[in-house]
Amino acid sequence: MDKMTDDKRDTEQAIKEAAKKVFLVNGLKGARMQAIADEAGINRAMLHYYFRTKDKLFEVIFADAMQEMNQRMGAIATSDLPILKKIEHFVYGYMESASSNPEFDLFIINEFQQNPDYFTEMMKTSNAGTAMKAFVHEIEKAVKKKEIVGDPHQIFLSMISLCVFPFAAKTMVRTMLGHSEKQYTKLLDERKKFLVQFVVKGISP
Amino acid sequence: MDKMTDDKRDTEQAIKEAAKKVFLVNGLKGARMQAIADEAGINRAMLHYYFRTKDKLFEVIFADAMQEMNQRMGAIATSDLPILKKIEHFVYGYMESASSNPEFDLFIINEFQQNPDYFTEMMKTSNAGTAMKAFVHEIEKAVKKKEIVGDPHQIFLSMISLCVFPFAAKTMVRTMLGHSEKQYTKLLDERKKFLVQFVVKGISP
DNA sequence: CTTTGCGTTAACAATTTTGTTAAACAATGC
DNA sequence: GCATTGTTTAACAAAATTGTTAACGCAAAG
Repeated sequence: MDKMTDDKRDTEQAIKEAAKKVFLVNGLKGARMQAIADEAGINRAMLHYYFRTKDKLFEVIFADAMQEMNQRMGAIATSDLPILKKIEHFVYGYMESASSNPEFDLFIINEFQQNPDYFTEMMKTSNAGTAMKAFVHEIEKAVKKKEIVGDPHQIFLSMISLCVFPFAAKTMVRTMLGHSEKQYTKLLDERKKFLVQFVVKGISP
Repeated sequence: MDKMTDDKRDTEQAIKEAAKKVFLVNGLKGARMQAIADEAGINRAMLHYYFRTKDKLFEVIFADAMQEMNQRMGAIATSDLPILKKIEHFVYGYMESASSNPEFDLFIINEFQQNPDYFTEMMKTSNAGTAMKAFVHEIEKAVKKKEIVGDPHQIFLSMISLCVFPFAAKTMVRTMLGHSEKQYTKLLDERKKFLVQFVVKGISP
């Protein structure tokens, strides 16, 4: 009886998209089922029909989000470029990916904070975890070869900070600088180029 | 009739401290009045007796938090040092202040996100706002004098990112690096020195 | 045209969380 | 001691939020 299969896919998809929107902005606790239903343009009961409970729905969305994080961090792993090119590749890759989904970064930070165990596990199994460790190892090798200078962990943390923070704290920074949405988008776009120069100079011997 | 004035001060203070703890970790929506009462070791009704509603209680805590932010950012404003010394002064000042209250950074970012209007106003009136603008202006002057290079806003944003992110995303970064609480504290302590070198090199002509 | 089954809806129930109240309590002034 | 006043408590009420159910609708199969 694949009668309303298309309809089903549609609403299920609509719910997922709506839930993603609402969860990303409000987190698990802050999100309201009614808000998700409104966003999807359906009845609240449908959310339960398709996903049983709020927690279950969240898990599905969250798994998708982890998927996305894996891909972003996967940008690190690529190929056998020299260290400075790898850094450039990561900065551009991350910033562009983050631009298309700016709410994501703060969401991840918050959920990390509230449920650390989940991530500890993920770091071991996912390719994001291995890619990151490999990247830190690359930095360590480059430092030993005196191609760059500084504590590898500090360098890594600095890169993450410089890339992630402008998205995670977007509203705060925008307010601090007195920028409009457009101005800030421009700032973020120009930032890729700035960051590569800034970081490369900062770790050069 | 200042009969139980001392007792009153005590419980009122106990409530404020408990509320600060709970709100900083969970935010306005995430916090539960019961959790605050438990933390303070008192009945839930007392919270209402002293502060009427959850929102009112939050406002009090939040105003205190703003006060603290003002002080932190005030570290920028000091004196007429040369720009590189000013940067050093800010990095050390901010990092040390943040170390004593690590939950604060993420809390502010989140509340900013949810209630931007409140902050837009604060930026205009508070001394944190003026101190920050003065600092950006200092950077602009230094760039014009060719003492340092780079877009002033990018430089400022980078400094904030490098200082704030390691506290805001503490749990995430710790998990990523596979560090214990102790190891991470050490990393943060050593970071001041690293950051000054890193930033100064990154913006030197 | 009736039956069947899934999707949908609205009304309802349960749970969680916040807010209120009346009574008990404790200390102070008389 | 006893009245008064501010504090505390427990029980209750109200509101907000999540979860369930029974009935309806509609499209396909027989």
